[in-house]
Amino acid sequence: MARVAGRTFTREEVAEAAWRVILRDGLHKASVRAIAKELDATTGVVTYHFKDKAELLLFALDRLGAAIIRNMDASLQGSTGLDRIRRILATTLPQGPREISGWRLWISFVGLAMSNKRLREEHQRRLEILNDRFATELKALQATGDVPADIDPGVEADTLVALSDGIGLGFVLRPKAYPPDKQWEIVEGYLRARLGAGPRVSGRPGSGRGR
Amino acid sequence: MARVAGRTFTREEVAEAAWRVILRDGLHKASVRAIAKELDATTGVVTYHFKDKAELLLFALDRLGAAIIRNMDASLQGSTGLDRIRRILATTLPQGPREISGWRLWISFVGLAMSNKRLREEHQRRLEILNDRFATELKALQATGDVPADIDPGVEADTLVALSDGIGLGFVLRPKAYPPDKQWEIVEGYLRARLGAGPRVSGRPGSGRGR
DNA sequence: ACCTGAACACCGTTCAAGT
DNA sequence: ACCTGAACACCGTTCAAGT
Repeated sequence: MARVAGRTFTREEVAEAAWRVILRDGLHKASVRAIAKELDATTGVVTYHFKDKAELLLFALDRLGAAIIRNMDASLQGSTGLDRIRRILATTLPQGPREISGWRLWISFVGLAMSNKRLREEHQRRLEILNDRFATELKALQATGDVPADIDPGVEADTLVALSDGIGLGFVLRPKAYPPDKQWEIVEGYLRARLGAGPRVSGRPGSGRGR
Repeated sequence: MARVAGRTFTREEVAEAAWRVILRDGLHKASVRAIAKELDATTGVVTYHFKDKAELLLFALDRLGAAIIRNMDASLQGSTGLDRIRRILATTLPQGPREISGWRLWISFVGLAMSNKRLREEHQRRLEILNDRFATELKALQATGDVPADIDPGVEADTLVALSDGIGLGFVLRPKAYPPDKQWEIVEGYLRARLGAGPRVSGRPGSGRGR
């Protein structure tokens, strides 16, 4: 049978189709056939671009992670002091539709990562990058005296990562229990108690970036 | 063909076989056939006891949740004051082999829960129970003046749940980043800063229970 | 280069048949 | 009551064949 539509697809388009199927029907319904159908093509599109399904999923997760890091770094532009930590949290926490979709996808993959080394390494990479960002900011804040000198930036960064991951996981499972304002209440409570952070200076972080 | 072994199986045995396969090979390898093979039986054993695979997984997750709650409540025996919160955390955090296996199983299921309502409800139930326990303890501590009166027990309980879930998730993905002593450092740092908790009175909680 | 469409071993589900 | 073993539609993978 001749190819009618004639159009070709990129790896990115295949990965994005996979995202859509996963978000709509769940990871276990995201078969190669279903992803191909989402693209209005046959399975050959997928098998041509990826050597197997594992590689497709890895690529899809990698793209997701890269997008998250990009958003995070972009949100830091023009921000200073403790607000930088709030900005990082604003892109990490499940606040807007984009972050929520990101969390749903991330959590969809995490079970598979338990038995897939490369998928797990991709998850680790995101956690390490997030941890690095927090630790870097905390050290800078200690240098300027905005954060107590006796706290351990490493432990504190691990705490912030755990807290945001716990909120992300909690939101995905129980959205009602972690509405956006309660997410901030939890995070601000921590920053205040642990880092001696004062009130926010200019509303919710990220509000100027068109979320 | 006549049945040779002749033995029968309970739903619990099937669920435990599923746990073993999931922990060993991952959830996506835990086929009905693989679980039956783990029991040295045919798929009929599984299909007789469960109407479909979803029900088997739900039962397996339900048993896991019940075991976690049992361990938690048992660890509270003979404990008072802020140590009760530490005891709850001790059974929640991935400290011993049992808790680690529990976390691995729990996280294996969480991706599936995204697209399975009943599985998600089971996850929600565990989170709600954990939240209730924390909130109850915090209110009691406020009544005795051991915890500041101006904190919100609900928000604080949600924070503790998020923190322990974040550590559990972080451990499963990056065990090296969350060794047992760092888990305690994070948690104690929080209790101290936020709840004004003093040092622990008698070593690591749960140490007298034979972990 | 990029894709079609079929073949193959596997999966979950269903169910008649055994004991 | 409890299980066997086969049938069926589906899955991921592979690959010859098309353009």
